[in-house]
Amino acid sequence: MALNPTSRVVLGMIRLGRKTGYEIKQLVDVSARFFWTTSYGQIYPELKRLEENGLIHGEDAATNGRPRRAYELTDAGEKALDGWLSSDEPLLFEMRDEGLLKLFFSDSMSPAERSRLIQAMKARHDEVVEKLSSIEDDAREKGGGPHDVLRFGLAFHGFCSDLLQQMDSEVTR
Amino acid sequence: MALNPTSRVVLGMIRLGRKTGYEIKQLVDVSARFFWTTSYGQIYPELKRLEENGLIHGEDAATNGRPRRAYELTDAGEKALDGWLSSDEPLLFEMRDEGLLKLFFSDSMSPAERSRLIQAMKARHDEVVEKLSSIEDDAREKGGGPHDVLRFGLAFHGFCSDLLQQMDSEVTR
DNA sequence: CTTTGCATGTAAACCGTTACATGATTTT
DNA sequence: AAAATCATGTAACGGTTTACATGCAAAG
Repeated sequence: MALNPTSRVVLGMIRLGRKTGYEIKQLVDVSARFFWTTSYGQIYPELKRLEENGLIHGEDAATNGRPRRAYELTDAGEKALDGWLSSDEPLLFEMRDEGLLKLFFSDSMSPAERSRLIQAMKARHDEVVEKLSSIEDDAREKGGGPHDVLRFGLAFHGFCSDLLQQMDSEVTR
Repeated sequence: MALNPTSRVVLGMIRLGRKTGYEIKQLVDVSARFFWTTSYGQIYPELKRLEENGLIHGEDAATNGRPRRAYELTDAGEKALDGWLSSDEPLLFEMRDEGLLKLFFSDSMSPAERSRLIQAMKARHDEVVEKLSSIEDDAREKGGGPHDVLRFGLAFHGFCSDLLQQMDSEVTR
């Protein structure tokens, strides 16, 4: 069975502990959001596909009267996940930044407009820094990969924010 | 007429000077690649759509016997581009980094495997730095938005490279 | 009792890449 | 003469988001 990017996130998140589709989505949104996204429209069909192919196994895990289905990795699922983790295929890296695109075409803007754009870009990075900061204590306790990635995100968005601040002061200077 | 992300790149690139579809693609690949991509499969249909809607105007610009069609902005096109540039809609920002995804799930890896992953991630950023460096002299002369964006990319990918180097030394320590 | 959150799912629309087809010109 | 580059385009495929539909539980 061929793994697509969504399969990988789903398998990885499930290995961190038995999870429902809903929980996977929450986890991605909270801890992986700055470098990965998913939607229910991908997760639920993918869970079905992974179970049909024997990589995960779902069980009824209703709380009170509320229906829930929680999934665990099978041995085949563990193998598939480890296979991807240790594979040498080139690592997908994509960035799409409409702010930089505007800046690229900004020669027709006044300094004030340009400064506004740069500040708006900076604000987005600051938001991410805040969000990541708010979960840092929790992540530090748990440590491991998720914490390393969080530190990366914090440094990365902090750097972008500073860089943009500096660009702005050059513009308004 | 509603502008999608591709319309914006196309309009912006054409404002930098009369361009063919082929030239737009080259320009994006060379100067915008680290924060934006496009393919012929998007560009050519988009050029048709923009011309049908009166935002650009194409003319035959054959060199020798080779057929070419070069486009310029119409007044409506200039307006549409400026409208987008000065709009306040939230700026799309997306990042997809399979390296960080692997790192997130890397708790089952040995230090050596982890180091290999981090080095592979670093290598990708170094490649971008090299590519951007190779066009810096040219961009500096022209200045403006494209040069600002290039400097941003250089700083950004250089920072990622350094950060990963540091993470690696923590792992192998 | 109303809103927010938990929980699962589907369908349509949209976006984007890849692969293919074609052919001329320039460089090696 | 062959290979690389210029040049335009389409079709198929795959991935992703958005909107919709449904319903119960907890919190205000």
